[in-house]
Amino acid sequence: MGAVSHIDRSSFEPPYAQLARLLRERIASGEYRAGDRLPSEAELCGTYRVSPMTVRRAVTLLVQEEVAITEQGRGTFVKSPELGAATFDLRDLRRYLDDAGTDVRILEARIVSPSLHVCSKLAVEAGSRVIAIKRILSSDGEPVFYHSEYLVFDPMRPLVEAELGVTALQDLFSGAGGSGLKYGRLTLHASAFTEKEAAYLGEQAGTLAWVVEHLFYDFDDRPESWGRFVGRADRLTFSTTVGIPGAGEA
Amino acid sequence: MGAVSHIDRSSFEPPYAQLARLLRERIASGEYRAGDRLPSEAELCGTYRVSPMTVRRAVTLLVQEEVAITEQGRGTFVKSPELGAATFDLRDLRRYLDDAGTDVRILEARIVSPSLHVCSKLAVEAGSRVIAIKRILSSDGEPVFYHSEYLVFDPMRPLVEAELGVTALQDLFSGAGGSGLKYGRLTLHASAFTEKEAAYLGEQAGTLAWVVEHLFYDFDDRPESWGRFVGRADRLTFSTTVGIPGAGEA
DNA sequence: TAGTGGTCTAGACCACTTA
DNA sequence: AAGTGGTCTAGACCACTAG
Repeated sequence: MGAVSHIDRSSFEPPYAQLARLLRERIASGEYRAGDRLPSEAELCGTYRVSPMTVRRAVTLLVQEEVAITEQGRGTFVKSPELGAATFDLRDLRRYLDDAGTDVRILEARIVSPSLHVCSKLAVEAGSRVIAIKRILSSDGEPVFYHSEYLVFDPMRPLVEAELGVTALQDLFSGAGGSGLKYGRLTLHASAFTEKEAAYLGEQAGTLAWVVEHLFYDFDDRPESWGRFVGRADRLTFSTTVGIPGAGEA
Repeated sequence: MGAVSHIDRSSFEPPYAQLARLLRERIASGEYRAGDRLPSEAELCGTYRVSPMTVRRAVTLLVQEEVAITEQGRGTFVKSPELGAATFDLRDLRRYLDDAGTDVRILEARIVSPSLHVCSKLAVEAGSRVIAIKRILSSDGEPVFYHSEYLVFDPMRPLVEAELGVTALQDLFSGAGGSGLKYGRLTLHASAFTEKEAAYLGEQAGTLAWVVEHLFYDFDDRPESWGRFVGRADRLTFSTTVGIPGAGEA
């Protein structure tokens, strides 16, 4: 014990990041346990010879990572990793799109009269017209996901070829697509393939599946597009970590 | 058009938060669309009469919310809402625990010889002993989740009554439980009830289910506990929003 | 009252992008 | 060269907590 690591002013890693990492390491080593108070910001300023703003920034990082929690007037305390803090993202779904071996086959892309269900999702009249796009996403030749999407028909913005390939799906993920969109709501639930979906994917109806549903709105809060990804449950597992980021890796 | 809103110095809402909100509103109104450049930080300083650090803090907030993105040397740009940015949390699962009508029944809590599967998860010898706890979580009298957990047996830390009730599960979620834990890994996947699980929950085997699996490690990177929640899929839907936080809410 | 985090000021220098 | 964000300084005042 004794000598603390110092901030390396010539490093490419900025001081605030170095300090955050050093504190993370001291927590990961068990020097500070859950509930322990970390040194005060003033102390850290003195110990590591940095300004208050720099210390504050490092501490803020730890708080955002849910590694620590600050309490005004009391101090900064170490948190224990908690299940409730976990968040899952769609990176595993996205991975299929970025994969070189992935291709997208359009099953259907045309203007249709929407079903009552689609009408209610898109908040359009029963007699109106919407664009229906249905795709099969294959990875190395094997069908993996079925994607079905309905767009409010806008005669001013014709359906172009570019909106139908892999890129259109990638844009859905990376946002490059719709500059007319304000926000989206997503749901994830477990389900089973319908007859139709199963047939498209070469599976059996009733096979376990998950469904990612997405509904995007325009700047007038009107639904603009509604769609869903359906895929075999065993092809997609969501994973995440709680506690110190990067702890226990390799 | 014309007059910008000003920062209210006497408000309870601090200037950086007010500025972030004002910018969010200007984006939500469509004044700035996806891809547009926001005013430079220097401009914002002048417009709203605040210091660079305050502007910076507001912009950082928008970046963290994935509403904007900063590019050094170029400016700050509005992002469109993207599917790939979505994250799902366990608040819907957690809700059951915080609910007043929830109770936990212990089916089993004893020291057992672990199965090979549990041995591999906890990285213990086949002949060793682990603590097995199995619970049924009921909401308003109706069984909802089955929870099965295995803890590495430590003779120094006897199993106490307090670890077996609702509180133990709440602690698992809120972290109050293990100050000896460094990090945890979680997975979420769709599955179906086994015969045993189905029997406990009064369901049929094969019914669609969610499984949340959790594996926690101690400060020596040794697995400390492994467990899983299993619940009917239609009782748990994950939802989230992308784009401007709070947009489109009631 | 002393110590803590929460916020803010009014600059500075740097790295990067664009023209 | 001019403009942008990225980082940092060395303070300040405030609100809150605890002894």
